[in-house]
Amino acid sequence: MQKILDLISEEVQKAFEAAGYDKELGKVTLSNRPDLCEYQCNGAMAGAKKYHKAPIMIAQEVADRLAGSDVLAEVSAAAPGFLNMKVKETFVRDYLREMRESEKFGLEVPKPAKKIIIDYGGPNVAKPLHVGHLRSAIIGESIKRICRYAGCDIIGDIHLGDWGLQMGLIITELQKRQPDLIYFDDSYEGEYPKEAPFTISELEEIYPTASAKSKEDEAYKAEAMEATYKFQNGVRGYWALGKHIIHVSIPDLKRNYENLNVEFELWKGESDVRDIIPVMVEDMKKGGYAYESDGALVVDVKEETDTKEVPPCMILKSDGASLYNTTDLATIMDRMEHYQPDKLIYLTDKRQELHFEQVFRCARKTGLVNEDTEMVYIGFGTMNGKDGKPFKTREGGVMRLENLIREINEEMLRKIRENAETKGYTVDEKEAEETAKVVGLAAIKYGDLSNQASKDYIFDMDRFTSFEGDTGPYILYTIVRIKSILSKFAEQGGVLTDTVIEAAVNDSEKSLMLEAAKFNAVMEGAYEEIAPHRICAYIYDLANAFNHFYHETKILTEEDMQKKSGWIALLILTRDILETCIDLLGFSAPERM
RNA sequence: GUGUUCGUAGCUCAGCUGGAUAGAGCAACGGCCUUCUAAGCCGUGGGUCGGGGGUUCGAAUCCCUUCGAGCACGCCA
Repeated sequence: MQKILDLISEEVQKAFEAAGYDKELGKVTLSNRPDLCEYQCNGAMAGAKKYHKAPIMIAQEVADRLAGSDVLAEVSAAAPGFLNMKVKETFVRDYLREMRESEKFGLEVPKPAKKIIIDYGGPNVAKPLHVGHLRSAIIGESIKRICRYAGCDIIGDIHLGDWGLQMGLIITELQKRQPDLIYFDDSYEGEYPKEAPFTISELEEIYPTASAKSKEDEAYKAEAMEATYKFQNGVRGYWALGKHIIHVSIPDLKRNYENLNVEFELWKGESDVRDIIPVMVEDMKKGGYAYESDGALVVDVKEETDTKEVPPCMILKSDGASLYNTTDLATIMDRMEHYQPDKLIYLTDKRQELHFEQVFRCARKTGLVNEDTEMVYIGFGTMNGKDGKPFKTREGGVMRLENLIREINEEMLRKIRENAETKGYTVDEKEAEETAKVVGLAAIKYGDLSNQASKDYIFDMDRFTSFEGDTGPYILYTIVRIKSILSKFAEQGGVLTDTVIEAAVNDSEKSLMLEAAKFNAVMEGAYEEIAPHRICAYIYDLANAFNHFYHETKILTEEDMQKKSGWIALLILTRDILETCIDLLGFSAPERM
């Protein structure tokens, strides 16, 4: 389905052409003076030079040609050469009717990428999720859903951090505590137990203990590094323990991500590419790409057009160990081999931008990817506290994600109870708790996604839980209002599916319709720019438009059945769009709140 | 030092490929609930778009310069 702006533009372009001007001048945009008109065209001013004519004259000629249009109702030329116009109510009505019948409300993305792998999440095993993992999860999940909605075959890979020093630290600490474990017996050749010798809560205690010790004790740290080396190089007992750590961590991570409504298709980790690292390194040497520099193995990734210094991409450290470049590159190799993606999307903290620039160039240069494989890096900003510095707990520590969510949920629950009390109705405690979770998640996610991903933003607990104004709860509240009317309409004996959208009878209704009509354009933009915040801005506008309309229009008591049916149909469309959008953002609306 | 991102109302942020009077929310102040959920709606006040040049009929937007802030710059990830 064509975008509404394109349809209007076509109409105006025809008029430009008929008046003897370049049709390209007829591009129509949303009005930035809603008091004057709904849409505007600035082409007359751009054409003034070319045709040596006053812009207002051109505008007037075009306006004259648009009289009697099926699309435009009011067209006028305004100084110095603006073309101001409003669209016909019947045109909007027909557009929305078609939208309601169309799949995805008429969204047709020209060229969705065929196969995409998006890499987000990136938690470390054996460490609890903290607020630093929040943005990656929220933004990544939304991007994935947007791409999928646009028609892409996209899968998300959590890309676990299960390769670094933390593995060695845990193994070392474990050895101190339980030296008799068979994993540490070099002569043992049998099968290792299926059950891990620790639980997740023990792990969560072991890691920080080990980490703290390693900072104070050099010898301890050396042991941990030695253990890391053994793990990475597949010494049987160490590898088996490492796998236990991973397998014990995954269910816990899954539970946490589930609470965020975040789901990964792939649960691969850095350790999964262990076997292909040597192969890859060998290829890079043979291909003449990798060479030794200060003892390390590197690949040059400078390019002629660079205005900055791009340091070489290090493949192996001088001690022969691999590092994050290595696992990231090997992961690309693995993904290309097993999934043949057309596009790879990486989402991390923006401080890693240079790293990924190097990795992408290296992958391209050494032929790990095809020439037309797209590699996209999206860096997001830091989540700061009220003071503008990275978010901390009141005590100054790193806040666990679970605690953050719990705090928000408790605050929401308190508000729900309070609200019920002032309005004098009773709330079912179970339902209230469920609602608090749903609303709390919306508050967190909308608060994050409504900012541009690349920018730092301030996570202000008080502001996020106040849910007034431009917030997730406001969006949910709007949806709940609509749902409430629709269910009352059904109680009155109305049949939702029998309703038909009618031409607007007042301004607020028309505004709402025009807002709804933007859906496919907004969604296309959000996909092309990989920008969830565009969806947030849109649903905020749409919710506002609805609330204006709601206030001016008594729907359920309307006697004119055709009008009423038209309004109900518009409400259904509005609700469906809003719910589709919040689903793309990764949250949902309750039935009541 | 090099590179990079950014600087818009008291605070938090929008501002599409340059266009008319730079927009929201919060905070402040004033209205609106016997009527579909007031987590709402309506209104008032508040900005040299960091500073200075330039391109243009026209600049928050493009270019240059300057000041300020964050971040990154081969053996951590």
